[in-house]
Amino acid sequence: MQYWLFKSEPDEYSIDSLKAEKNSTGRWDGIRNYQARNLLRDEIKVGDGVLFYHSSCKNVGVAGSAIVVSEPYPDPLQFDSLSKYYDAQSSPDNPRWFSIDIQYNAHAKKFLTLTTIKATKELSDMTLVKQGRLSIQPVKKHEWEIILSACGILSEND
DNA sequence: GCCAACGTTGGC
DNA sequence: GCCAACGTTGGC
Repeated sequence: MQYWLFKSEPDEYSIDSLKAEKNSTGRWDGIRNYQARNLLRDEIKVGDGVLFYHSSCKNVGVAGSAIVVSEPYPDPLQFDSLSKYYDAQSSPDNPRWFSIDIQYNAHAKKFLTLTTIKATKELSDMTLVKQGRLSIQPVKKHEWEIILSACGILSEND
């Protein structure tokens, strides 16, 4: 089992949005960055753990956790000419962008802010701290455990 | 709204 | 394949 951190702007899609979906399961789409795409397409597996991170808002940090419940599949938005994620250079035969489905697991009982993450020595190696911009990032096991514990989330999905 | 740190594009 | 110009992300 591997661990990941997914960033989303809560105004667009939040941990509450995910929980409110049918079966609390939603599609993670709109990824338009090759580094993130490669992780999504090639590395992420069903059953992997996901930290749901809220970015570009008043309160930035880890808002909850989720679990990967599908294999990667072509992001349907890339073929939708009305979507802002439309990509005319992509085709169903040779899709450029991918999505996966994740299922809600828990809200952080205690919201873990970026400030706290940055102040935690054991988390100083995280991509989040070193390279702010990547929207899908790998998380090491010990980082996952520290963060879940700081959030007050029990590892119910182990 | 600012700006640093990336990423992408396109001329050569 | 280099690199300048431009675009985007995301914290503050």
